[in-house]
Amino acid sequence: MPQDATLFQRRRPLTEAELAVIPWYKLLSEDERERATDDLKVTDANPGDYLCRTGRPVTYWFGVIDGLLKMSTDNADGQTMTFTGVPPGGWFGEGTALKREVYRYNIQALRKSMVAGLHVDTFHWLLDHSIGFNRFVMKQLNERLGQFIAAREIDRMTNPDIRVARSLAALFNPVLYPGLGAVLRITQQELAYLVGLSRQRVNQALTTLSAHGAIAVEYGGLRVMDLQALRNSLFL
DNA sequence: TCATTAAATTGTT
DNA sequence: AACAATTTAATGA
Repeated sequence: MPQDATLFQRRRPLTEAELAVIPWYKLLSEDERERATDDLKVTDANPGDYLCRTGRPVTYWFGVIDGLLKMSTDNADGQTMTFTGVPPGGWFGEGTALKREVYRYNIQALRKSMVAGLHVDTFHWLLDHSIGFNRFVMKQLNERLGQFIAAREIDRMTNPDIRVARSLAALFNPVLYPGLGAVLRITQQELAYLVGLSRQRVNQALTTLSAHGAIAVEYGGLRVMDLQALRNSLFL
């Protein structure tokens, strides 16, 4: 059972292709990149593995190279509330890393994933030295705020079709997850875990959405045809 | 490269 | 929750 940051004790240099998935990497100057590359570590996470848990001290800033993670929190009733999924290109934990606090949510792998970690110290060094990095983090924080507000709204939705649609729209957020194209590799089972519905109901919702041309369902994933329709529930 | 088989995913009840 | 149908991935000739 892998535990949190200990996952990153095994260090491996990232390949060109893996670095290309990191959205802030190209914003750095030469020496900044060198520093970041030296510190970047990657690890594989199996489905169900936790990358971090609520209450643990922050040691890394995380980013998804490949796979899919789930960001959630346990409320007082013991119910798990999922905020959002994190697809390739997504980075998280900057809020708590900034303040050097403890994690406020759980991050769990939904499927076999490759996750990169940047040590908090390097994270702060980049904040102190790189304008481009600052800009990225700022934009990221702002977008994340919007997401959390949206997540609360989604959670109050009673209509499952709308829940699925909004969750998909959130996954396709272009600012937070620039590494993502128009196709999303996610099984209906994974999506079900993400939105907190049964796979059957998700399947039904996807059928509805595709019937209205908002998405196209494919084997092992789906394609977003009309992001606006997903966001604004134009399929009702 | 092709055919066969196993595994994963989907659609439906 | 269970089932059959479909798609992909893996294997070996």
